[in-house]
Amino acid sequence: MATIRKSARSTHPAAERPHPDATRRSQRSRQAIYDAALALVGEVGYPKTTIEGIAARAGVGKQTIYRWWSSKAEVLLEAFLDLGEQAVQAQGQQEEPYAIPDTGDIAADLKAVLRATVDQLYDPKFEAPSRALAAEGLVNEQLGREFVAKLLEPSLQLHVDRLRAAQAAGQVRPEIDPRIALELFVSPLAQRWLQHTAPVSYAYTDTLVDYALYGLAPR
Amino acid sequence: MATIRKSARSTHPAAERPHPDATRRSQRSRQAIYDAALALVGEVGYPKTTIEGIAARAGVGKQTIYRWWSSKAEVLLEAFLDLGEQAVQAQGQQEEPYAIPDTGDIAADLKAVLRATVDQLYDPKFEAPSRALAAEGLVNEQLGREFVAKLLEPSLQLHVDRLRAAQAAGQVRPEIDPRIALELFVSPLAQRWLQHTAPVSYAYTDTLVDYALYGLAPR
Amino acid sequence: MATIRKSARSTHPAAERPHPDATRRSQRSRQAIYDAALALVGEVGYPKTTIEGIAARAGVGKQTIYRWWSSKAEVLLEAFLDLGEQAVQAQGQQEEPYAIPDTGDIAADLKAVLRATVDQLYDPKFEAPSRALAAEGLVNEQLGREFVAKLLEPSLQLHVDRLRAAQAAGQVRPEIDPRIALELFVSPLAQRWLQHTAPVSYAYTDTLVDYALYGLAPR
Amino acid sequence: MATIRKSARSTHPAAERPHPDATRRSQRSRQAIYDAALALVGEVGYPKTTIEGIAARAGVGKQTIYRWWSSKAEVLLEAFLDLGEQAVQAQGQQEEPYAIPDTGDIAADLKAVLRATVDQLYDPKFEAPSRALAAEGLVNEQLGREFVAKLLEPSLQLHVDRLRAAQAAGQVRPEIDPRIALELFVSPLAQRWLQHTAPVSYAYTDTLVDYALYGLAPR
DNA sequence: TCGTAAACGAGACGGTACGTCGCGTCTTTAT
DNA sequence: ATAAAGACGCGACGTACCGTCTCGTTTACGA
Repeated sequence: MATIRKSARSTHPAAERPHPDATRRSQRSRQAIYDAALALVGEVGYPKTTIEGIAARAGVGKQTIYRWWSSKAEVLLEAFLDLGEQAVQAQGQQEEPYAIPDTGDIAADLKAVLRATVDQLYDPKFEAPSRALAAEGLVNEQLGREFVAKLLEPSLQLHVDRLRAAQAAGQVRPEIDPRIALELFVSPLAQRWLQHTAPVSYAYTDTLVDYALYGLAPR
Repeated sequence: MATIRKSARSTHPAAERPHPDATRRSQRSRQAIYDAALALVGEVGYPKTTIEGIAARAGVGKQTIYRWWSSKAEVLLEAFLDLGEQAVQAQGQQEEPYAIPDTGDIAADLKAVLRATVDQLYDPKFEAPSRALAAEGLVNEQLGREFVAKLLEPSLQLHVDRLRAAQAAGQVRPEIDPRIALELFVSPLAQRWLQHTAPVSYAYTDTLVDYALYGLAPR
Repeated sequence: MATIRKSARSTHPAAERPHPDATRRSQRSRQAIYDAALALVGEVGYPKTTIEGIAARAGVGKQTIYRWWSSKAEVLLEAFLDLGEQAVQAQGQQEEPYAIPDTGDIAADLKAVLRATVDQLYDPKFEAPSRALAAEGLVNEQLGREFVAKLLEPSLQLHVDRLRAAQAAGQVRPEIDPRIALELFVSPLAQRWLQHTAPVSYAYTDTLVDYALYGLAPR
Repeated sequence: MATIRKSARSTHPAAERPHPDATRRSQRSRQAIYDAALALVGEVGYPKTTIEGIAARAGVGKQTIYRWWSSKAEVLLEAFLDLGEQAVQAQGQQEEPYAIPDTGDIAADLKAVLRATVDQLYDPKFEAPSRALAAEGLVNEQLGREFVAKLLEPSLQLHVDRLRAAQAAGQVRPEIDPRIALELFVSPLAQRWLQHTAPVSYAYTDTLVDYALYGLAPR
């Protein structure tokens, strides 16, 4: 089940890019490529990570990479997604893999989630590849959209869900659009982290939640 | 006069990087390099813009580029800054080149500024180089900080100023930190534009201002 | 019958290279490979003829080629030999397929044979593969010996035979070694053709025969 | 003088192939490439000699080879020609570098020259590159003609000269065409060596001269 | 006013990586 | 068991740029 669903998910449907026969694909090579890509990005950085280097480290021919991916960014994106899937599988098979806790106190819940997000953003395993992918996405719109759809939006959707619950509980005004609302606290954090515009601390994220919930104008 | 002042301003002080005699520098070449860099980024995109290409297009030896800059990102950053300066000079010699209008209505003023920002973000002359520089900055921290300091912060400071004025006028709570507050509406816009996470419209930016000022929680 | 004899003849005995069961070999594939190899050498030249290309054109798996031959030169050599056999079979079933005519006039007979040889050398069907095989043979001694033994020597032997007959008829000195003698007119032609050292004409080959028979020194 | 003439000779005139500025060419790299090419052909054989290998062994970028030559065959041809020139220069600056001796006895002189030729053909330094170039020339007509014009014909011309002297001395019939006549003894030797059609010995080349001078027919 | 030292254009050079092609091996599915 | 199909590890191809390094040639300064 889980296995089947996974292989169905992570194997590219033939429609996406014209692939050779995916059923004969070497899973050993694929995993080795993922590992090598993530390791190299972590060790030498994205710009110095080369397809040739990935192939060499994975013990794989270059053509095996070019056969299944169209750029090193695509490789890294899939490797990173795979990493996430494996992390999920490793920590148990809960039905709802990720969700924002709902203690009834929207402010507290959001602050907790943002603090966890900060931790993740500065986790070395996570930081190098996600910065690299984000950077590539800025300039390569196709990849950018893939990055957003596969990595960013699923996580943002959790915020939407929690905000809707808060609306139902009367803690957020009903006319508020949750998809926009979440950006009030998520985007500032994202920008500080991505662009180093200013330091990030728990105090900062807590403040963001407060400002967003209660606004800037006198009440 | 203008020429002299300009060259004094935008030439790096000798301390920053060990330069040859800057007084003998060819302004013709410098300008040709700026023009070529901006043109190429616009025409073929940042990744396909090469130093060799810039040199060829500018009719300049490669060494002339390597003598004065350390990477194509540095070239583009200076070229882009220079473009801004020239735009400023072209539109007149006002003392305070940029400032957010203060009509007394903070909401209206912010909405107007954000709408203007949207227009600028999607101006083709502006978009390609600034995306490219932003992308490079994500992965290259040194350049990222330069990008933020020279391009982003000056513009954010204007928001800080306007918010302080609003605080003085009692339209924004006094305990609010303006440097954080501005991110409530600026960062969401920046993220949507940079990462294509969602479309950007005047309605959207107006909404951002409203949410930010009055918060999400019932009043 | 014919088929069986043929396959027995042109299939390598198991001792030469360790073959799989030759009795189960697909004659369809074999012929398709021969046709493809000859066609490709004629169309794109020997260096651009590849095993992959032959397999694709023959509608055959690469392994089917590697199973039965050890190099593209071997394939071509066999294909070329097969072509010769088919030509022989096509033009009738005489017992002695080739022999130099013996009209009693050794000079006339040799001139006639050399003219026929010239025609064959510049026959497009013949030229491309035999040049290619000769070239490969220069550098690959094993193949060179095979080429000589299977293609060149049988034809030279006919000259030996005819020269011996001329010796019996008193038209050639008895102490002459026919195997060396034939080279006086065959090798110059071969070299002009192979190495483009000079043009080849009937007048030229006639002259060769005259010079060879009567020598350079005054009589 | 000698130096000037040499550099004028071995630098390609701009007409031959569209070269970059030949005056700025690195003679160090050129010589290193020649040395590497000849060494590799001798050590691993022509087919396993690669441009990449030559570049690596010469301590040179691949582009430096591609800038000045169009194929490994061209490199080897020039290297081989250069080797010859250096050999000539090394053994003294005689005006007439090569000529067939003229003792008055044409048979003896030709036998001596052919014996020397045999020695040269089986000299390891000479054999590998010249076989390789000959082989390439069979299949690549352009290179073949270059090979013939630059290496073969000059040497054949010496035979023409000696035969003309013999004609003047009445040792060769006046109506004989020396350019054809020389092939009677040169081509058979060439073919035996190139194609391994039969072994080569001094006795064999002596016989060739005798047969060629006095013919096959009874006198 | 004229050297003269710099910056300059041009581009050759040693390299690295690119993306492609073909090799020879191996595995899978079908006949 | 042979065959078609083709994925795989591998190595070389020929190209594009990198950043460094000469080369003359301007060019602007200070003697």
